[in-house]
Amino acid sequence: MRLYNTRTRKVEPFAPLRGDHVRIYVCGLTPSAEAHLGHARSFMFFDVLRRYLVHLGYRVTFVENVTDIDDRSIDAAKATGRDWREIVKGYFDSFKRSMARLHVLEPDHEPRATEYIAQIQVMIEELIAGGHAYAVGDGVYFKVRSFARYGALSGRNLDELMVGARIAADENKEDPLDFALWKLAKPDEPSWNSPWGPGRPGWHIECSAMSRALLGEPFDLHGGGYDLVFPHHENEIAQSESLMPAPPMANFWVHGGLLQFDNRKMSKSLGNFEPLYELLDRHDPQAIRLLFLQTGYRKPMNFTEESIDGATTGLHRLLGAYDALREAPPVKHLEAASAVAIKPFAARFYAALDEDMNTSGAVSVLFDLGAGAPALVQSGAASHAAAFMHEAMTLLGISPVERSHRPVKVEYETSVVRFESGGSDVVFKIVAPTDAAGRLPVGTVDILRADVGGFVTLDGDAKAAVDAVVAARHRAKLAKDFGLADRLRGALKSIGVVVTDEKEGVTWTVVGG
RNA sequence: GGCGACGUAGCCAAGUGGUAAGGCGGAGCUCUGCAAAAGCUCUAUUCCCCAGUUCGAAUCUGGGCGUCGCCUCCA
Repeated sequence: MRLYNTRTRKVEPFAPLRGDHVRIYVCGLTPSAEAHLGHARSFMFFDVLRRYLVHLGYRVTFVENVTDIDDRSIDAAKATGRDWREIVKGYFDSFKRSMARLHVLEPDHEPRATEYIAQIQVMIEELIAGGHAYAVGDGVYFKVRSFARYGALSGRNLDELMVGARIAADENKEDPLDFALWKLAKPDEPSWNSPWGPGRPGWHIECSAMSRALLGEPFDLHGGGYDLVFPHHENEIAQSESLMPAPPMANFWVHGGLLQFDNRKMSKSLGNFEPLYELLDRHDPQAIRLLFLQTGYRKPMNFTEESIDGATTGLHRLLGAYDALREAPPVKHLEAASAVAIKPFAARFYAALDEDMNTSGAVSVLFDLGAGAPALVQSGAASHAAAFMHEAMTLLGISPVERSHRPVKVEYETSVVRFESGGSDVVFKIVAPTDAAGRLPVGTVDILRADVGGFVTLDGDAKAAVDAVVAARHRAKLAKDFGLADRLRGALKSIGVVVTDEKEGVTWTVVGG
C-alpha cells in the first residue's frame, strides 16, 4: 500500500522496517476533559489503518499512550477540589466506553506517562549529558538550537518562529523556544522525585520515552491529529533524534485531518464541543463511522446534523443490502461462476485502500454492491457477495450484524394528544404527566386510556396500548376497512408512533425527540 | 507577518494528464389496499476565475479571487 508521509510530504510505498512487523505509536488522549468527536475521527482512522495492515498480513504492534498528567488536569483539580487522578480516570473511562461503542480496537499497549517516570528521567539525563538540555530554576528545558533539524517536520525554521511574536518570554529559558522536559512542582502539585527536584514531566517527553521503551527506535509509524505536527511531534523528534545515531525516530508520520463541528473549530481552550458520549446517545455510532469513512482522512471536515442524518440513511441501506444477500437462498449450480462476479468489486475495494487509505472510494464499492444486490441474488452470487461485504465492512470497523436502533426519545408539545375521527369509530386519547415546560418526560409515555371504537378499550402502559391499537388496525385491514386502518395509523403518528407493514408482520417505532 | 491546506451538482464527497465514483436530497417508475421499505431510471457537456503548457487538463504551470487551519492547549 501507499501512504502519505508528513515527514517527506509525499505519498510513499509503505513497508515495515523489519520483516513483517509493523510498529505503530499513536498519540492518544490527554484526559483532562471529555473526549469529543474530533478525537473519535482520529482514533477511528488509525483503527482502520491498523485493521488494514493486519489484513495485508503484517504483524502489528499498536501503542496508544495516555498522557495522564498535565497542567490542565492539575488546574481542574485545583478548581474542583477533587484529586487529579480521579478527574483523569473519569474522563479516560468515559473515552474508553465511547471507543468501544465506535468499535475501535483496544491498543496492544496503552502506556501512561505516570508509569514511565523512570524512563522519562533517563532520557532527560541523556539529553543533558549530550548538551541538548539544561536544568534551571523551575525545571529542565530542551535546547532547541542544539537540534539542527528543528522545524523540519512542520516546515518551519527557528528564526521565523521568533518573528511569530506569540512566544512568551521566560527568564528561566536560554531561548524562548526551548520547551520543558521536567517541571518542578509548586506547592500542592503532584510530583515525582528526580535528580532536579520533585516535579512532573513536560508535555512531549513522555511520548519519546514511551515509544522508545515499547517499540524501540526507529519504529514504523507515528500517528496523531494534524494539530500535533507542531509543536508536539516536532518536539518529540528533537528529543528522540538528538539521542539517535541513525534518525528518523519514525519512518512514517501520519496525521489525520481535523474536524469542525457546525463550522466551528473544536478545541479544549474554546470548550465548544459536545461530549462524545452524548453524541453517541443521539446518533448511531456505526453511522458516525460511515460518515468519517466517506471523507478522506487527511481532509478537514465539518460535522453537521444534516451530514450524520445522510450517513444514517446510507448505513441502513448498506445493512439492508447485506441482510438481503445473506438471507437469499443459495443457488448451488451457479456458485462457482458467481465467485468470479464478486472479484471486480473486491479488486476496486482493496485498490482504493492501497492508495493512501481512500476509504471514501472503498465505501463507494460497497454501495455499488448493495445497489446490485437483487441482481446478485438472481445470479446466485448472493453468498459470495455477502461474504465479501462482511469482510469489507469488518475491515472498516462496521459490524454487518449490529443493529443499533436509534434511542427512543419522546417529547410532545402538549400533555394531551387527542385524535377524533369524523365518524364515531375512533377516539384515541393519550394522557400523560408532563414536565414544567408542558412536555412529556423523555422515554416515557403513560397512556391512561385509549378507546379505539369497537376494537379495543383499555387502560395500561404505553407499550401495551400501542400494541393494542396496532392490533386493532391490523384487524381493520383484514376486514378491508382501510379507512379505519388509515385513521388508526394516523392517530398513532400524531403521537409519534410510526407503524410499518413488513413482510413478516407489523412493526412500530417511536420517533421524534 | 510566517507556514500550509482547500475551492468538483442543492448538500457531502472520490478522482492528480485521457475525456466527471459514491452518498444524501429531489423527480419519475415498479412493487404494495394506501403508506413504509426495497429496486429501476433520471438529476455536473463540466470541476472558483483568467492566461499558458499539451493531440488532450478537474488534474501540470503562472496570476487572481475566496474559504479554512497552524504558528498558543489541542486528535
